[in-house]
Amino acid sequence: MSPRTSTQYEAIRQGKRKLILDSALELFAENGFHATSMSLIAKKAGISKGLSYNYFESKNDILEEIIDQGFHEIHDLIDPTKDGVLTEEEFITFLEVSFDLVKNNRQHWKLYFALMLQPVVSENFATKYAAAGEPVFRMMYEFVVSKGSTDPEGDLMIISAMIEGAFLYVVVAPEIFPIDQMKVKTIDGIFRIIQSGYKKPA
Amino acid sequence: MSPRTSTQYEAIRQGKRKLILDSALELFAENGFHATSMSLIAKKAGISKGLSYNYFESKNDILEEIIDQGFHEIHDLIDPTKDGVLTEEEFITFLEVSFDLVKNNRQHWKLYFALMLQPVVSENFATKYAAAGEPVFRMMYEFVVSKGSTDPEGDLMIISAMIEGAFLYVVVAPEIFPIDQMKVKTIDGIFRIIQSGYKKPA
Amino acid sequence: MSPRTSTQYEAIRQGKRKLILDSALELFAENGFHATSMSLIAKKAGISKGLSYNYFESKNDILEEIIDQGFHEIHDLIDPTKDGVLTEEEFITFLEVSFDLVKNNRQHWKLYFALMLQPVVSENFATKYAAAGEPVFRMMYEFVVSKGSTDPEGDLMIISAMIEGAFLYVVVAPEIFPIDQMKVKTIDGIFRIIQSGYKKPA
Amino acid sequence: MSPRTSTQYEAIRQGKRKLILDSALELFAENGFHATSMSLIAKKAGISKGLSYNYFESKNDILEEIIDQGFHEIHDLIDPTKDGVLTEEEFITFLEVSFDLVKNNRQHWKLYFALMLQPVVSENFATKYAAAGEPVFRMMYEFVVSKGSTDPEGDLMIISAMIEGAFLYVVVAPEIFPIDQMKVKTIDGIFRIIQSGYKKPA
DNA sequence: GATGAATGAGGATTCATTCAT
DNA sequence: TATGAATGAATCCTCATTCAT
Repeated sequence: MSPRTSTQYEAIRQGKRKLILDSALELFAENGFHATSMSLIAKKAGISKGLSYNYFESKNDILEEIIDQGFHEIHDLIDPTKDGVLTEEEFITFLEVSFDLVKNNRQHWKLYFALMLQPVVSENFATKYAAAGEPVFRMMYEFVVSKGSTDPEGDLMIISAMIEGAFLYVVVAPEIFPIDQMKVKTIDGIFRIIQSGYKKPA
Repeated sequence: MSPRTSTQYEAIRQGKRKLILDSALELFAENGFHATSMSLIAKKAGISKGLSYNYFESKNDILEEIIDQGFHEIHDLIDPTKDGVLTEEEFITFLEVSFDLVKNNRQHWKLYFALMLQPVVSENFATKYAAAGEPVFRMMYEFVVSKGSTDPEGDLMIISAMIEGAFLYVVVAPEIFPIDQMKVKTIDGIFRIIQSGYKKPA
Repeated sequence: MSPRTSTQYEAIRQGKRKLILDSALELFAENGFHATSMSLIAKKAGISKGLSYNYFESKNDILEEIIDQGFHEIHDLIDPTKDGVLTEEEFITFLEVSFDLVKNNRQHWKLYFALMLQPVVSENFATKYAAAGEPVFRMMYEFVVSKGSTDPEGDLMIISAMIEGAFLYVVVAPEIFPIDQMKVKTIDGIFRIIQSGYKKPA
Repeated sequence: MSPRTSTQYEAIRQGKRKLILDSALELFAENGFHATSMSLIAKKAGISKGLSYNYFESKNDILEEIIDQGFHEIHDLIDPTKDGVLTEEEFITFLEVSFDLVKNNRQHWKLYFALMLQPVVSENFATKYAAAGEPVFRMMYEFVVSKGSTDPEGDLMIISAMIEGAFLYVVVAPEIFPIDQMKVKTIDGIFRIIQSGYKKPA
């Protein structure tokens, strides 16, 4: 028989890659990076241990790929916001999309929180995290300024904390903190902060 | 020399125990439970590997003890709040003490966040966490109700998120989010939430 | 297009075989048998891993083939010498040809030295080596006898050692021991040995 | 019970270290570095796999240690020869001691020959080898010069080759090339080289 | 003939835990 | 109480070899 075409091979590869990444993400998120063995990832993906190494150089490589994947998704969200100041509506949309992102990628976010706490696991996590977060902080800063904040740094802090805390809660205990409810309440909360003690810009 | 009294021996034992627990906490918090070896804990504590097993049954046992210790501290904070409704002043004090607790036990908190994300590591963490958190939530609930909240559940969510997020930030990146500043801003933020959209109770 | 004749197919097969053998030889010689993977051999030969097994049963099979190939070459050199005693000129020619053989097959020789040291790798190496070496030793023995050696065994030993050592040096460190210079000096040395302490045969 | 004294521990450690090194040397020499597994080394040493890592950081570390050990022994031999020109008697003694060294450390030498052929295995082997060999070459050079050699470089080459070849033979096939006989014949051969075609220095 | 995905056994290494002293 | 040698299971990773296409 003739061998498969390279397109066929590519399809197989992409399929298996995704399979491995998905299995790994779920296990990393649930049990942590160190507690997850390559055997387990392979078993969950329904392949042999050895094959995993046909697709990824190392367990760490899998982690890095997952992180990249996640940051790519975040980047797609952030990108449109990059230039200019957001209108109130745009800001709300941004928050809603963010919550939806968490909702649809709970495991990614669980993993990110874990990595944030133990950045040692991934060398470049901290760097990437900072790079990804910076435009968001800047955008929010400009928004509160545009709304007449008299203490933009302080307001940024509490708003950020509120968002981060909300994300953490919905990721860790979605049954207690249902994400859709959290979304509404958090957005509401942010605007209550903004409306309190702000001066209308002249 | 006279032989030591059993009280002296007990004091020595307690000292060693604390030494081991402190070393382990620092390492667990910094590198994670799985990435921390018993050898390293023993070396950091300045004792032999074997001796550690004289004080603790297993590595997991050390973790459980650390968790217990931490919840005990939290309990001491919470306990006085258990009966009756807090005055505004008492509530502020509670928040300030809480932030100070985090400030003085950054590693404990880092570890708690990590465990919250991967409860698999400690079997009874989730149970204890819920048990410890419940009175706090109840107390805060009653406080916002007493302040005339029209949506106490919703307000509780955003206030909790704000506190949790603030704790997470100061624990993970204290150089970017200095705890004392965070404390002031967060308490301020909580009251801005409470003051907005509340009806004065009749 | 007309289908290829079976002769053409055979030529292609032989070409591929040689490609694989050459690649393997270079890698075995440079990095050793165990440190060389089939993947690497295939990649160097520009074919797929699977195809290698179409030409050779196993990695060991490749090694055996390389060894055979090498002994075949040596055999061609030795063969003409098999009957009768060599003249001085013939002996010199033999030595020169031998050195040229090493010069043109450095990798083969490097591999042979390695195998000589670790005969475990190839089951039949020792047997073949002895078989190939025997006529050479015999021929040299007869030559020194014909030159009037009073201690042919002893002379054979030091001459053999000189040659073996020269080969080893030019194979391992050709930049320090340039082969052409070594050739001249070694042949010169052999005759200085022969001329010293020999009795002219009556 | 009280623990062993540190002297007792040290004795245990030294004994085990030697046991491991000896086992490893024998296996490396016989089967090669790559073909020797840590399991096998441990089994031969009569200990568990894990314990080996209590004494050596890695398999490579064991190899390096063996190499160091060997070079140390060579160094002890070479050292006294470092200053001044050797008398004939001293030179003979040097050669005899060298042969005895090989005789008593056949496995070390087998390993060295193998490493010489595949220096990739040990990073610093080539460096150390060159460093250890240099004074020997220099000493021999000065000796042949002192004996009136008209071509010291050339003579050094053939003498070195003779010695190296003799060592190789006795290491690889001691039953065919008995070392004591080789020693006598080689030393004899060297002097026959020196005496042939030398001019008596004026 | 030709490909590369897939397997699984084996190998280096780590580490919680035990044990003789 | 205290030590660190010792164990063995578990883990990451490699690689010869097979197989569907």
